[in-house]
Amino acid sequence: MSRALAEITAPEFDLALTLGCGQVFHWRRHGEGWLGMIGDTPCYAEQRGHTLLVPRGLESIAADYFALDHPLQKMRATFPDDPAMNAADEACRGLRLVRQPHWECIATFITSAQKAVPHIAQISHTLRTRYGRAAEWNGERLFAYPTPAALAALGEKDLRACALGYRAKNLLRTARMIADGEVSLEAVAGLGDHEAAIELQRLAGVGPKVAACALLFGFGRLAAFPIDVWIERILRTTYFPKKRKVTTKRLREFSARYFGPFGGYAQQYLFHHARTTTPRGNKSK
DNA sequence: CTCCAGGTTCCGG
DNA sequence: CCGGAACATGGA
Repeated sequence: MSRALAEITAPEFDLALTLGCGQVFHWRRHGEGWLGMIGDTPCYAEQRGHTLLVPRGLESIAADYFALDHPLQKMRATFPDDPAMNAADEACRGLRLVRQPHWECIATFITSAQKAVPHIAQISHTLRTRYGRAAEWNGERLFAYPTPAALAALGEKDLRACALGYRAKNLLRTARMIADGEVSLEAVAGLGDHEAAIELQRLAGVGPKVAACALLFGFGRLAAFPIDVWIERILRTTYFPKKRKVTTKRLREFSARYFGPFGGYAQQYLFHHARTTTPRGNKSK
């Protein structure tokens, strides 16, 4: 029999949606639930209606990770009232933005550049199993995301062998910058949104989009609005129909204003809805 | 074979 | 500030 599980109350929550929407990449299905790591702690999670089952002792850690304290109802009420947003909102009930550890969040998104979600998951898995600390839950082997020091000690060739492609150099350089204390993620956590974004972009392979993902998924900045190819397509076709020459700068300014204080949530809902309703990037002009 | 994927960086206008 | 090109890899 498995170790004892404890129940947490989890209203307005969809575990499968939350773990499968492309914000975090290492959880895998296991039995009736999911198996993954919360930082260095192995965790099993299973949803039964409005309750969440997690290993006894991990109740508060899991509740925090899955952001069960986010007032989803109130946050959704701040979304703009337009057809595209409403459709996405309807399709993403219970999707919560989890609180990822700073380092693994920024690192995985550095490796996400120009990669499909399944590829990102594959890269994450390879890095974890080769260079991460091993852990175990009920006989199941799990691996933490490799530390900055662990990656900093490698060569670019080692990372390229993990199918990172040209992203290998960026991840390695960034791991070394963090390991050497050239950039402090703890310090970033104390900065305002804009200053934090600027600071993160000092890291190799971190531009506006990856910085926004890290701020949103790792630093709890729920207004951060990552603009990737999917979102850009939605913005252009839905909010700037048949307009030529809409610069990315213009899109950023519009998004920051239009989607409000929880724009990051709106963004993730739009992203997931688009990705699950248009199997392959059709430009549906 | 071609196209595209949760981009960033560098380089000329 | 803006538009292009290069950069790896794998699935459709």
